[in-house]
Amino acid sequence: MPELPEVEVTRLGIEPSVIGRPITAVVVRDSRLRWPVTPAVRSLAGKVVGGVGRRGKYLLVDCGDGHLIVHLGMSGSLRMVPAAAPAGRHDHVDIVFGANALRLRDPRRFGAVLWAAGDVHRHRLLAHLGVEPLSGDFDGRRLHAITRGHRTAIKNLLMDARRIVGVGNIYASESLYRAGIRPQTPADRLSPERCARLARAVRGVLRAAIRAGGSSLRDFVGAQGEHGCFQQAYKVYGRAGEPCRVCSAPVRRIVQGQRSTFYCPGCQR
DNA sequence: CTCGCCACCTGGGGGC
DNA sequence: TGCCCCCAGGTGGCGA
Repeated sequence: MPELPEVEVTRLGIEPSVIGRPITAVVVRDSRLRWPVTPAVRSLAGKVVGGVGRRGKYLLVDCGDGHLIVHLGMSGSLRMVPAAAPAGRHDHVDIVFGANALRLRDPRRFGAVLWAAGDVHRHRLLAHLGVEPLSGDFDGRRLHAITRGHRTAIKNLLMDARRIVGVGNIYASESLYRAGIRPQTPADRLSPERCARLARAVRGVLRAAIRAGGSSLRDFVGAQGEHGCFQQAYKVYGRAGEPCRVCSAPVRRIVQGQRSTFYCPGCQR
């Protein structure tokens, strides 16, 4: 999926076109997402959207008396399209606003569309989530506290949503490169200074990716169908064997927690 | 608690 | 063309 920047770019893209507008219909072509799309989602017509929020990689469409929770999984995109535009094979759900519709396309069907009545932050999928890396609550001191007592590799901890949300496989590698830290380093061995550098790196990488409009990963497209250009800016992700742009050492690929990790053996210690 | 691993699903690319 | 294998953005849930 889309990691935090892609979700945020989607949020920024769709909010202006749905805020204050009534949902006129919900079309579910295939309810077999990560969890079945329930009847409650199908009966949202008439509710007015108050705004679109985000918690980690979850989009939260405020419908007044509840929220539509949308997750893009690994391959999802949410775009505003003409409601009459023919739906493709993987266009599973439309939230219709008159002549236009928010269309969820998700080839792998790891995404989700759920209805949450009441306090959305108490929802079982959100209640356990960790700190927002772009919020004022996240800095070196906080990261240092989070890492204490965890001997797991720092890369795995960065991707653990119970501690820090939004940092996925790509930006975890990129952040560690920017901070000059080896991904295998046990989390609780990082000094306060290195935690400060890493926290700055995480925020910087996520911000840069949002500014660039998200990454152009395979089928990721933003809310208006545009492709982001951050992929060109990858320093290590997907560059195994290619020279580091700074020191020319070949970028290495290793596997951590069954996911690929990329790092520069020269720049990261 | 923490940790490592699995599963869910489809499609694209490379090698033969 | 076809087949087979590997790889891919996430994350809840399981057992150790």
